[in-house]
Amino acid sequence: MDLDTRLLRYFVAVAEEGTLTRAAERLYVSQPALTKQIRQLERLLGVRLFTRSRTGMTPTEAGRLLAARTPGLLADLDGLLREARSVERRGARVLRVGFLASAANEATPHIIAEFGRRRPGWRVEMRQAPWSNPSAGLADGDVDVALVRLPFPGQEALRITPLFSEPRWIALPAGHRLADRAEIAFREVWDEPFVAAVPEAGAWRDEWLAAAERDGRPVRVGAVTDLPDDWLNAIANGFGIALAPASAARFYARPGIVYRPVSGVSGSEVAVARSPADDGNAVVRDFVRCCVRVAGPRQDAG
Amino acid sequence: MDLDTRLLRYFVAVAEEGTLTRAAERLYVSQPALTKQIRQLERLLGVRLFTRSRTGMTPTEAGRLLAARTPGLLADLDGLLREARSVERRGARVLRVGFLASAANEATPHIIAEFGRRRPGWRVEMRQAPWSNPSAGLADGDVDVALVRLPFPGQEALRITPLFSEPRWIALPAGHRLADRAEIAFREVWDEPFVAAVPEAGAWRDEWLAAAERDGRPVRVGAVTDLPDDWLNAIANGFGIALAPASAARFYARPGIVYRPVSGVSGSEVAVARSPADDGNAVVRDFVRCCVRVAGPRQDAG
DNA sequence: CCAGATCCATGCCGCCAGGTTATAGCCGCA
DNA sequence: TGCGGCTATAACCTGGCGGCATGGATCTGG
Repeated sequence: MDLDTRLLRYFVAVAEEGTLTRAAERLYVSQPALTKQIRQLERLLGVRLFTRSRTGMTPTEAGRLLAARTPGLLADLDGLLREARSVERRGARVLRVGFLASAANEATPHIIAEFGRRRPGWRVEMRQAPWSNPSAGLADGDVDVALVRLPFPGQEALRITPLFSEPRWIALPAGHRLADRAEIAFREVWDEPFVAAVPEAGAWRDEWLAAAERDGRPVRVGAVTDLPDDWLNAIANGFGIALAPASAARFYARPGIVYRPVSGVSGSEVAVARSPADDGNAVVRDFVRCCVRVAGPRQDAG
Repeated sequence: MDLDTRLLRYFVAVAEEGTLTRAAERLYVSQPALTKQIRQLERLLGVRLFTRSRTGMTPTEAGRLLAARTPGLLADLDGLLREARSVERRGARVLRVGFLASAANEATPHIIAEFGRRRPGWRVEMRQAPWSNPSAGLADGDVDVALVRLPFPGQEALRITPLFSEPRWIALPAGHRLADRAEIAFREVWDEPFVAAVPEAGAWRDEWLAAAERDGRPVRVGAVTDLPDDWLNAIANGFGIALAPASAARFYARPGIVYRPVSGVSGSEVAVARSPADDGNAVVRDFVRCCVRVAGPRQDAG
């Protein structure tokens, strides 16, 4: 008798949400799909897991037992797979580094070089992540260490070492009414449509909409993008404007887009992150040390 | 990222067998299917689990880690599901009883009645099992307790309480050359084709072929069946003869088949079995006690 | 009493993943 | 040089999952 972990995840979601419809949207599947899957799980186990009613799904006794213990089991499985990945990488002397957009800017190659000196024989594998994954794959165990922008959801569960901060500028389409201004006050664009990250990015998305720095004003979202190129296209095509690290003017310069300094909005914090599970991992520690040494305390990367 | 436990079972099998082809036949799938699944697992994890060679598949370091820890995890999952099933049944006051063919013969209804007196409000659910499952579903957690015939594979892992034993007779098609004999010596039919259980039944199958009581002579198998009706049909149609409990003459009498006493072969042992996981389960214990009281030490059920 | 909202269940359809068989490639061995 | 172990690849079939649209039941408010 076989079982897909998807079924278990579905089940847990339904048990937690209490209704199929809410669980379905949380899982990004349709409600009928969930209906069928939960029924199938019940059929597979030969156990009634929920009692249905118009008010939702309430777990039976067996359902509660399962709901209580399944998450731990899934976590065990996840940990095991993660460990297997880590073993393989250590064996191959590969360190996977996740990053978002321009990572640590001009410092990035120096960090890699420094790490190469400290750990000869090791290879660094850089993996760019979409904004839907603002931990750059660290939370999923896809990478060993990540160059990220703070804050992002889930960072409490990780070890964060801040590196430097840089001002934020604003990216505009070339023909924009403010495109010729030397500097823009953030409040001038409060009512402009913004190009935003996907909702999953949570606090990270809000940070780049500066949602907390608009004096309570609501945000207008003109487009939602998940990757630098989509983001650039959306701006160039006039769907909206966006905050960007000052360094974007160098790393993401392209025709049809201009970057302008903006006042009245906080800077962006760059950090290196690693998993607590790697606390004992000397290679990861070395990489973090290299980051601090090269891009550390001085604010040389503005 | 989702994962089917089937993938893990496949993986474990390959790791244990050392070659795809052997693992494939143990898993009853084709070798290409396994090839694809293992590759898929590797793709899913992003980890190389085996190094291929013409001599077989040898696990990598990551593969060894996974192979060592996966069985435990699968067992945990299995235990959890089993527990959920058990909770549901206890809540519904249902005791599932698995059995093979005629179970404890004439004693069966008395056992059920006695249990009904001892546990009013409880309902007994009888589930007949095929011979491919000689623990009658107990090993799979499908039932709480089982009326079985000894020996069967996997019985060491269960709690067995012997009840009684009965002689074995032989079942023949009506037109058989020995059909009119009052009693048959087992050695007279050593060379006859026998109707056997499926190979998975292991020791149980051998027991009913009396493989160990043929003085080393090989067994001729004329047909393989998995259920009483198939078995009866196979005999009636002349594919072979078979040993049967003496009680079969009463429970499985039908035109075209005759049962005759046989000498020179051991009797059949009936027992009630339960899982060690239910050691603390008073209801199961009660059922076992009822079995012993009704069908216990005296050999009244021959 | 009816309209609307909010649940879950059902029917239909397209698609992919997993299975099968047949075959190719690779090597060691008699 | 052909045979017998392996694993890999190709072509095909099917069952199940997911999506959409809709049905049916039950509260809620005007």
